[in-house]
Amino acid sequence: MLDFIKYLNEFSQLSEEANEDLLPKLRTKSFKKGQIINKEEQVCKNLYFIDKGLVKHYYHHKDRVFILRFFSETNFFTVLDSFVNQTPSQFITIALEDTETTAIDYSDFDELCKKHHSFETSARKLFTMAAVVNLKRIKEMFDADAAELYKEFMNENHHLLNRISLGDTASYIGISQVTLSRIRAKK
Amino acid sequence: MLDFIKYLNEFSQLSEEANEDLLPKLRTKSFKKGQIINKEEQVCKNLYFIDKGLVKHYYHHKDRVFILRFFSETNFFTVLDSFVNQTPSQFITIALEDTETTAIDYSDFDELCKKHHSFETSARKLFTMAAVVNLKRIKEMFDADAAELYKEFMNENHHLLNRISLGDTASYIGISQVTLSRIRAKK
DNA sequence: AATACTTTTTTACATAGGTTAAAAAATTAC
DNA sequence: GTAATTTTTTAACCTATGTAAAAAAGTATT
Repeated sequence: MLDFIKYLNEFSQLSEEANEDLLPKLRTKSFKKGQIINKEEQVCKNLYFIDKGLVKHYYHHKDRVFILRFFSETNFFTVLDSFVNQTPSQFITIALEDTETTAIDYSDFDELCKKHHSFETSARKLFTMAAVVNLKRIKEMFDADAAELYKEFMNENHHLLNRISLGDTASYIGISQVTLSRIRAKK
Repeated sequence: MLDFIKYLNEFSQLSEEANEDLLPKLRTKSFKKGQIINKEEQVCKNLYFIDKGLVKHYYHHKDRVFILRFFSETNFFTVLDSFVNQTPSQFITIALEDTETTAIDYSDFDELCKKHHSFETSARKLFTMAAVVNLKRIKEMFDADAAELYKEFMNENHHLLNRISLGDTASYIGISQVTLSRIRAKK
């Protein structure tokens, strides 16, 4: 709960009043390993901060699974389009480990944005960062072949390597697990 | 110039003072067909609104060209990460047609965000939309094969079809032009 | 330790899409 | 309207990666 506030203040310093208004809106939400945090077709009502644990954000398409992102400790996550537009999600969010989060409800988030300029600023920077991260992912998907993507994934997620299965890693890269096995065999 | 203001107000209504402060910061910038708007390694100093024309946002990698997006009339564009962090761009922006834009400088943009809560709100919504659009592109790239991507591209950009070459279309989809020709031949 | 379950690798085969080169078609310039 | 240039298509060949099924390795449970 305090970490949520700390990290939001790191995007841009919140005013004292904004911080005071924020705290009572926060709720602790815990999820068991394997538990679905947000289903397909369900509107994502919360912005989450992970205090502990790991989640994956994915969807099914033609019998295959694609993982958009993993989120772990000290990161915010939500189902972006579903949260900001309050529309049904195309994606599924599931806990890969027992996970503890600090969450804020959409209407509270929206209200704080309206009430406090400094909160709005942090929100802007938070979502801008999300846009930049997504752009980076598009570029990576374009210009790297599967072997490079795996290498990059390992570099950027070395702290998560023993927590994420090879099957999930393959789904993140966008290849079959067989292909990932072949890539690993070549080294 | 007035369209820039109109479209920014559509994200979220700006206060009267914000609108008044915004107008004198806007500059008209015109580019000839083929002219580079922002080079690689160059910091993108402006947020642009296209009054007329068409630009592509791309990069080179291993002798291939990848187009991240096309931008045309009544759309904002910038080199996202370069603009928001004022760091060198990895991408190139070039005019595909004679293009007229209304532009605002980063420092003016930043100042208006700080000064006017309502401007900050519009900025948040603008960048949030960019994040959602990028997420959608990631999903498309994952779950659609080249033929589907081409079909989707045509559906979503029918107004641009005769303005974008097949070579550029292929670079947007992430395939070679030869492959695109094959796809077209099959229909 | 033996059984069951899950994860990862291996093999065989099929297909999508890359590369290169050349031809054909369309567009632009003079 | 002919030549020059650019764009698009076609063909031949090759590689990466998909699918399916089986084997192997690893983990958990009693």
